[in-house]
Amino acid sequence: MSDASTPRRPTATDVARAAGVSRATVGFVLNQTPGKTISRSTSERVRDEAARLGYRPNGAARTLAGGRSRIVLLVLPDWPMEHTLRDYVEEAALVLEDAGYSLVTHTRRSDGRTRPLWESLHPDIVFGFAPFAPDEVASMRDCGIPKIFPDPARGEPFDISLAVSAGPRLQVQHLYDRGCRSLAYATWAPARPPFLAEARHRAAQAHAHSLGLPPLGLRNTDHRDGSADLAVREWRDTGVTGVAAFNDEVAAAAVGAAVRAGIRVPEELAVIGHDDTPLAAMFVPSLSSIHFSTTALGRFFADLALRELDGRPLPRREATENATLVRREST
Amino acid sequence: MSDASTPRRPTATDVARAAGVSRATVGFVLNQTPGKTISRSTSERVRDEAARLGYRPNGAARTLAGGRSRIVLLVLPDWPMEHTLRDYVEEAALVLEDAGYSLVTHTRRSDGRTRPLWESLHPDIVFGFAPFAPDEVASMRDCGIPKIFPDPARGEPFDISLAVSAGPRLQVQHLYDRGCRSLAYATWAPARPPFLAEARHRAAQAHAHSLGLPPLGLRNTDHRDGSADLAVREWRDTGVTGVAAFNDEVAAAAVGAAVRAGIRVPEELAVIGHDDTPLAAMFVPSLSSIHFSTTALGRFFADLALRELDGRPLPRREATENATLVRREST
DNA sequence: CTGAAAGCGCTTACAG
DNA sequence: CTGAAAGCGCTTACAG
Repeated sequence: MSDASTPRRPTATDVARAAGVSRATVGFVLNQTPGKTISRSTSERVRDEAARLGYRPNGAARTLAGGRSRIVLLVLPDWPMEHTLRDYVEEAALVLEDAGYSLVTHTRRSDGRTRPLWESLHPDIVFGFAPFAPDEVASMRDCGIPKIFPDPARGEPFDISLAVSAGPRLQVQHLYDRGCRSLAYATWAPARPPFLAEARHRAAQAHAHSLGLPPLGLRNTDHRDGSADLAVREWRDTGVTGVAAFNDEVAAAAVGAAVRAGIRVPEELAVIGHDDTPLAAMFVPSLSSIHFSTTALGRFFADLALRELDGRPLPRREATENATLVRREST
Repeated sequence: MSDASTPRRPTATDVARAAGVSRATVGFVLNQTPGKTISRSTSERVRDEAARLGYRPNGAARTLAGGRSRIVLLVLPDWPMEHTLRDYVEEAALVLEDAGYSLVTHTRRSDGRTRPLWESLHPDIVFGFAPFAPDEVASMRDCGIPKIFPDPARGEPFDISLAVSAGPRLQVQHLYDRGCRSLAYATWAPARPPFLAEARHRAAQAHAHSLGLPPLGLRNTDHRDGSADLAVREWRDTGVTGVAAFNDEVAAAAVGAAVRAGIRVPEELAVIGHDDTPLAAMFVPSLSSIHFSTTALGRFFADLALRELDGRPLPRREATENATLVRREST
């Protein structure tokens, strides 16, 4: 009945007819359904015909029939970690792909006026780096999203600092090694979701403690609202000589403010950033930073998502010690 | 048969039963199907029951039955324009949402090893800022993607510089106004997709020409490979006094190299960036830049996608003159 | 070891 | 003006 001139995309029925088997058998072969032992010759015939016809399963039909979409929706908060984020995501997507899932990313803004993507995409899991807001959780429940990570139902949420502690530890150790004994931690404006910043600060704090140093005071260091200028003056007046920054932008703001205030970097104030973004190498003076193996982190997060999907237990601790120090002019 | 304890998501059948109408009528009311005149009281009853039950149509079923997914897949290249990009996307998503579409973004890397998202998502259109590579087009065709933008089949591709000419024009005008008569254009490393850079360069070129200035030489200005250092020396030796940069990162690289080479900014070399990113305000000296109204551009792109989807003609020229000059220390 | 059949939740001609 | 029915392309018990 269909127009012969329309190059209709082949369906499983077409493959079945070409291979001389039933439609169901095609599904069993191509999905490697466990518990089905299809003869080798049949399998090969099906696979060959599928390849020859360029068969691709229809995602909507699979989702409808199977009750799952094989989509992992990764919600990215509005954070300043662009450069590294892409590498995480690419690596995570690879791991998930091997497991038969597609990774879709979704940048959700705090002031967002758009509807969340989980309303239309029906992902099997919504995965976030930070806990979701109560109204977001409610919306996901209404949409019938089967899994949420971090799971709001779980008493003790997964501690993301397990995955991010290596960098802050190196920052503190490096400042310590070059002789700084009074340290501070510089972070971004409080308007941004503070989840990752808190985790990194905690990790820095813990390492400082283990070195016998006093606690690191936390300061917002922004070049736009004058807080960076205030911070450097306070550090000078209170004898702080080393600053670990949440990321390279924060470090740049701190160094910029110090230079303008006549404070010599690194002689009077050493500052180290995090993420080793292009900005770090470009800034004058160039910024020491922490280079992160993004592939390891990407794999870590993908593994987390797959464990949730399969109902397997989450890891208690993480050995992603793939951070390395990049020393430049600012320390 | 289903477990009563499972809070099953309501379907159109549930709504139909609750409202005392047929399943089809529910669809007609909720989709406002043209050509169907449902009585007002019936419509209201259906809508009320749908709201009461918290009904949400199943996307997979709609896609399967309707033959379209109502998904717009926006392919973002691996470009350094993060800060502004998010605002574009948010605004475009809003416009598309009003038209019943969901916007999904997909960052496709040149060296990407992951499978493209259009294989699993079945979008109604794949929308890119730059033309797609031949193998990408072939892959989309195989997947049965009905629309591609920019359309590879169309003889003359849509000229994206229609949308981006205002910024470069302002850059050149500003340098001209402060007395620079020998200008150059600084761009990013050639490894990056040069599409947007070319469009901006063309626009700058055109405006310089209209001012009676000689053509702007194009230089890659990267802080990593030494090209920035080479460029500033060449500019000094050839009497270039004003540089329009592709974006703020490029401008930062140029200014950084100039400072290191002992060239005074802006007295000997004025540099203006583009996008007005945080980096521009933070850099020492702070960078003049172009602030772009991202909402206008987002709406422009959404309109483009909707025209393609509906088969309506594309606009021939664009009046998105929403760029403004932000003057700082570097000019 | 393999296949016939029901069903997922919609849309859309078609018939009244 | 409204509804009964077929069908989209899969998955998955179930029966042989």
